Amino acid sequence: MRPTVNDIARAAGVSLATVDRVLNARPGVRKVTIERVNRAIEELGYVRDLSAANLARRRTYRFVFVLPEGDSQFQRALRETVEEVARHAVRERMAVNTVLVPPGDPHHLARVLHGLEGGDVEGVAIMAPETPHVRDAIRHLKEHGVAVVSLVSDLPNTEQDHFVGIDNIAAGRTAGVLMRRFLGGSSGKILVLGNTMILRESVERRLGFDAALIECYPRIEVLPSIEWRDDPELLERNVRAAFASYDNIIGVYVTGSGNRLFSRVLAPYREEHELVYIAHELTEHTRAALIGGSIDVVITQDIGHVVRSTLRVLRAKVDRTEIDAAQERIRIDIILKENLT
Amino acid sequence: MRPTVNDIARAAGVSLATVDRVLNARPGVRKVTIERVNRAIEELGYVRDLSAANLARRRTYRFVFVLPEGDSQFQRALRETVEEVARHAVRERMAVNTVLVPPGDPHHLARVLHGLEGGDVEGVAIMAPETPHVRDAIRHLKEHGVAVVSLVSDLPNTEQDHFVGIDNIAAGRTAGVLMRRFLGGSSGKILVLGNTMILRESVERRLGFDAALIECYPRIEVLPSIEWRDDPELLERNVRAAFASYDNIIGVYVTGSGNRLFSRVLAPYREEHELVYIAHELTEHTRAALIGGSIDVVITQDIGHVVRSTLRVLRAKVDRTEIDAAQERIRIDIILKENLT
DNA sequence: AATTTTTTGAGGTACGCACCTCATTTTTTG
DNA sequence: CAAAAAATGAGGTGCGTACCTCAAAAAATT
Repeated sequence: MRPTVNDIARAAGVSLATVDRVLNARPGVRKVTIERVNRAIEELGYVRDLSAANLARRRTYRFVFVLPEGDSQFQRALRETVEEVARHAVRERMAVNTVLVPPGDPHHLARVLHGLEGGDVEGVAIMAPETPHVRDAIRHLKEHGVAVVSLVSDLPNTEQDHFVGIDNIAAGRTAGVLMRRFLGGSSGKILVLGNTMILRESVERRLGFDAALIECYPRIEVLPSIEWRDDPELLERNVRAAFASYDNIIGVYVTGSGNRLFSRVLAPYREEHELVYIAHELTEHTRAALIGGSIDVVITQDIGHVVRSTLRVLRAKVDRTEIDAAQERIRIDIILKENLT
Repeated sequence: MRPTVNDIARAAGVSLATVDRVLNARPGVRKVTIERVNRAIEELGYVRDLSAANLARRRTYRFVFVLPEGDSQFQRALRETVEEVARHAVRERMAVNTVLVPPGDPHHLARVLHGLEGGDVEGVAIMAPETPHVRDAIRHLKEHGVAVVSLVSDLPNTEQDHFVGIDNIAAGRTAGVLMRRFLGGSSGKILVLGNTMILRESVERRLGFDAALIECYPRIEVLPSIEWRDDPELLERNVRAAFASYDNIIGVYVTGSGNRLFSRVLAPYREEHELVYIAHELTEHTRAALIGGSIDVVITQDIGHVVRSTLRVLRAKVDRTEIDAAQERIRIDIILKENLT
């Protein structure tokens, strides 16, 4: 049987009330007494029964996800997963809400984050690019005792508690190696497509990708990234220009969102060029494209895992308990048609 | 606020005692009353607070892992992971024990399984090959209300509640496709190594592997499996024979355990032959070999995930709650040096 | 030493639920 | 219709913890 507060009280030779004061850091206990109690806790190996404690506290963890309201399939799927997981999370005393913010508006985002403090929100999960405003807002939240976790997109220079997601340089490197191996011995150019290189993920992936392929230069040459910034026509023009300039394009690497569009724009060229197509993020579209054979590899992260992990980490932070690193490590998943389940 | 038993008592116009009788399936309630209570439960969307219930019940889930005592690195790691997860599980009212059984002794295993019934064990997790004795033992356990889950190695023709692990045919197919792509356009033979083809995993992986490579025949030819049945010398003889018979061996596929040994035996040949080496199960050895470059790809399953998932499933079974399919699906992980974290 | 301040103890109530007893009401049966 | 049987209600106790109050004891101050 696990020891209870009563056992501690007896072992430490103090009353229940004192143990309670120590456990919950209430004032009015001498240092020596605190130490005596802590020694008893140590010796008996007492761990607070969190479910009983939460019951007594009538506690509900209040968490907020701040997510971009973009309509890429990945962002959609992320929002849906959060909703889904939130429904289950109710059973574990968690109230999870989502706030959507327009992408590319740091001021708006910062205002939203500021607004979260002062309510009863105990933890915030953010997916957004890092800007000075965001950094300040996060510091503000932390100062007011709110746990802050970033997901998918890291915020390394902030005071966040944790990042839930993959190492995007390694992900890009993985893509690069697979590109190299899937190309066999062919030589030619590789097209890199991305919505915008402002997002740190895209930059990091590109970095890793290049690093993995530099050793094959000049047999394989990675072309400068083509961005489209939500402008389909710009994309089309640039892709057409690329195929006009080089007749030996043998691979395509898409660093971020936009696979639906890219697939469409690339379609006419694929009839003449055999391409190895590597993309990121497993979504409805990329899944279908894997099955159909138009995408060869998808590098992804399990989004359900990301969301569940985020909640576990937030809870651990407010409870000040340990997090299980092995469980919370998000893997870089390599998905082929064959291991798609 | 979530509704409580009191709320449904009030809503159904019955007393707390009656609600309790209905909730816990105690006798002495008329059908009409039961329905009335259930309607109230439905309408208010009541869900039992499991942590409060478990607190009141002074419940501890008692689970047993029945694992092979073999000393392959995978089996070792599995046992260690179970120990590790078990330590954390105590906080969630779970008492997890491990029973080791000698591999290849179905009678012993069946005896152990029979012995588990009658105690207070509520769930059993088994990793073992399927035999008639095991089937009977599992039926016996199920009949006595013990939840049974298999992990890693499926027991499809038994009355088990669930299987936690990967689809090994798909895993083999994945290995096959990667072999094909990593080989580029080369032609030659592929060595398949496995300790024993008695284990269903090995057979299934081989099946999938062949299916993925049959289309390349005869450019690529997959040789008959070399088994070693715990006899290193047999292995060495056979490998030597294979390299003597064929001078164009270009790939190695190891379907199961034994990578440490295989690496050693293959070493002398690798100096002359460039080999694509694909293995299963990420262990200390395969990890090091990936980094060192002697293994190119490891197809694996996250063993921590497997064990945690097993516990969640067992708990869900005894609680008769839903399991989250997305969370419990074990992925076929493709590990390269680059996405090794 | 007397007084003030701090520390400690004793005890209660609540959280949401399980499980128990006994009295009372309702239904069924002869 | 009475007696027996079944169903229901009322109420209590405990699980391990939080949080509160008030009195008593101990320590620090004058």
